[in-house]
Amino acid sequence: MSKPTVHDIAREAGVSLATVDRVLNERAGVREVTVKRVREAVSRLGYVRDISAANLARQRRYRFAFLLPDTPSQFLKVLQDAIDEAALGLKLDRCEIQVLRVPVSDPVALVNVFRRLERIAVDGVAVMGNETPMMRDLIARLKARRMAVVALITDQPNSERDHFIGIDNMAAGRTAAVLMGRFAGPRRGSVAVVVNSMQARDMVERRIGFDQVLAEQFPGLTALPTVEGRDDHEVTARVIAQCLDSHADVVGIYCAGAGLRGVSQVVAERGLAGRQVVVGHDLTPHSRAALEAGTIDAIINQNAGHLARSAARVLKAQCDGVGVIASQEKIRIEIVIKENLP
Amino acid sequence: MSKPTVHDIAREAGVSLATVDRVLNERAGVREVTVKRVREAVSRLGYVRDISAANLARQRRYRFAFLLPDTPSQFLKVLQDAIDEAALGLKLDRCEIQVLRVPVSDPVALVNVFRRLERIAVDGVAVMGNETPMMRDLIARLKARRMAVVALITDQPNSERDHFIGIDNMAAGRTAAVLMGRFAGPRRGSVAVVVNSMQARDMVERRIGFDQVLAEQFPGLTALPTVEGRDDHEVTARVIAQCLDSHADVVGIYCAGAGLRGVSQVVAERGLAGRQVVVGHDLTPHSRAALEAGTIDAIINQNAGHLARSAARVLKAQCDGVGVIASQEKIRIEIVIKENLP
DNA sequence: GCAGTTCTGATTGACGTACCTCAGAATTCT
DNA sequence: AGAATTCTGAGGTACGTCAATCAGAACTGC
Repeated sequence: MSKPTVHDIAREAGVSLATVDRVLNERAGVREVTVKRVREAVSRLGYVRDISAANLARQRRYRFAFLLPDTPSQFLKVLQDAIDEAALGLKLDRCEIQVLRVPVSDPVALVNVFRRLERIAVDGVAVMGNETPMMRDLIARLKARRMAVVALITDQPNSERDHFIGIDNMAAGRTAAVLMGRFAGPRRGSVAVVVNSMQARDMVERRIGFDQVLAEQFPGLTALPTVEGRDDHEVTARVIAQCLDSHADVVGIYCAGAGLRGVSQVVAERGLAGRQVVVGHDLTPHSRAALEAGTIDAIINQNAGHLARSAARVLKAQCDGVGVIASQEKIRIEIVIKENLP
Repeated sequence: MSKPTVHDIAREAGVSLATVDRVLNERAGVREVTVKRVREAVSRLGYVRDISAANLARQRRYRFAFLLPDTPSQFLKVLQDAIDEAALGLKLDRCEIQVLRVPVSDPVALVNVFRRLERIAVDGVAVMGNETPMMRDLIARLKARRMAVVALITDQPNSERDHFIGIDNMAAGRTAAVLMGRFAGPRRGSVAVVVNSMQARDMVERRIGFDQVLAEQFPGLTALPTVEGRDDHEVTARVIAQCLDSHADVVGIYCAGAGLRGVSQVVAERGLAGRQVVVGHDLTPHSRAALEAGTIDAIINQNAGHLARSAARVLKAQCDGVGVIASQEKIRIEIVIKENLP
């Protein structure tokens, strides 16, 4: 038996098409008992509304915006490209996606962005940025306008976001630590840890996970106090160089934030490739090259294409009021080494 | 400016709707010059057919079949579940997917399956099974009936399959070897290698990749001659036990095929967890448990959900005659350890 | 039992495309 | 030139849904 349509529902429930339509679209003007009759017919026949036909009829367009920090970063570039690519594919599904690079730490700019999103009447927004009161406020404003909101990469757990699209950073830190420990083998010594900033929740979580595993499983390794690379590969190179200078027993470097390029540069300059274990985050053209060159041993990655598509799918599902395939939307913590580079 | 429709094309080309329709659907009865005029209008206006509307109009149903071996294996179970789950989600896209477990090495059964596929008029088939003349023949028959065909997990490079959905097994073997070598650290000794059967291309490729890296990068490790587990965890347990008995210097076990459960069992029984490096393939409930218990160190996985969805997407794209997002369909060689278990 | 309100049915026209028919125009052949 | 053939236009119906209208039925309250 083929798929039931609204006509079948109408017949089954003994009401007219118009009434079925009113019930399905939750319009007013139907008695409770009638609503119930229709609902029962729906579940009895297993009716599911044909979303593409519905969208066709109502000329539905999904307008989504991705808010990314305007800081220059290779990973953000990779992500933006992935979003643009996903946008191309989703055009066929009536989704229009635009990426806005915004100064996420500037409250005035954020308010302006909100005004803009309001003006162009977007249906959903994916936001990426540190967890700040401003961000929380922005999300609240968006939700107040009934937009779907997902937090991308960095969660905003105390906000009203509908979903989080990203990895478990604690687990990512743990994974990094295991690679560090096992790759280091029986060597004893200290491990340098560089992050963007200890203000960022992601970084803190990664650090915690990293420390946990090092303490539990690799007593021969000691993590040094965190140094901050400030999202800049030159700064990162400087602080890592200093760190190596002041600690003779460093056997590994964990770069939990951006600036992996700086780390790789120092490792190359000092001829440490193969002698220091270097673990970092995020696959970019630079980090890929460093993996291939051997200045980096492993990268913890979250697939940019997956992030982009997943965010769009979840936003769409939220707009349609339907569920998602949880397993499909779960972002994996990818381990990338030279041999399994995509 | 909004999306152009067939009406716009008709106006732009100075022809009627019917003619545009004939050109777009490659029906006969249009002069070459007129075809060209329409084609030009299409590209000038940037028209793209609204596939969902088209499907609605033509009542298009995509019927796909997945042919999986009927051998009992946890991974196949995981895969089948993933396909069923994907099928659920794809119902909304007018895709009907059914999984057929078939004795892929039985020629008679294969012919019967072909007859059945022909009878139920499937539009596309994903086949999984060793590369054999029978399989090659089956694919040729399917293609002769103008069905879309993708090879799943195991490629059929000398057949007429349209695509291959799976990983590069040589690279997977290389990846396994790096994990083996680095996890083993400075230890020297031999590595046991167990596969399903050396008749299977996948297994041979993994083995080659594994040996390459061991030879290049880890001279302290020697791979032992391959033993065959015959897709059975009991057989695998037995042959691995024998292998360990006859070689005292085994420091690691690479299980390139199914039967990881047998390996894990032997490791557990002999109290070798943490002392032997065990690397295997395919994440299943058993291998997950073994990872968590520590009897296995790392798993090379190909994401079953991704395989299923990708195969379906590629089949659909093939039927629609459109392209796919290459990066989305590339199956990643996932490295799974206890810490990044999904 | 009557007005006023609240439901419901019947119907219609989109949306963008597919597919069909039939008549008439344009082209080719004789 | 006429006949035969090939091409094209006009128009219709359908797909499953949305959105709207309007008339009439079924309920309120008095």
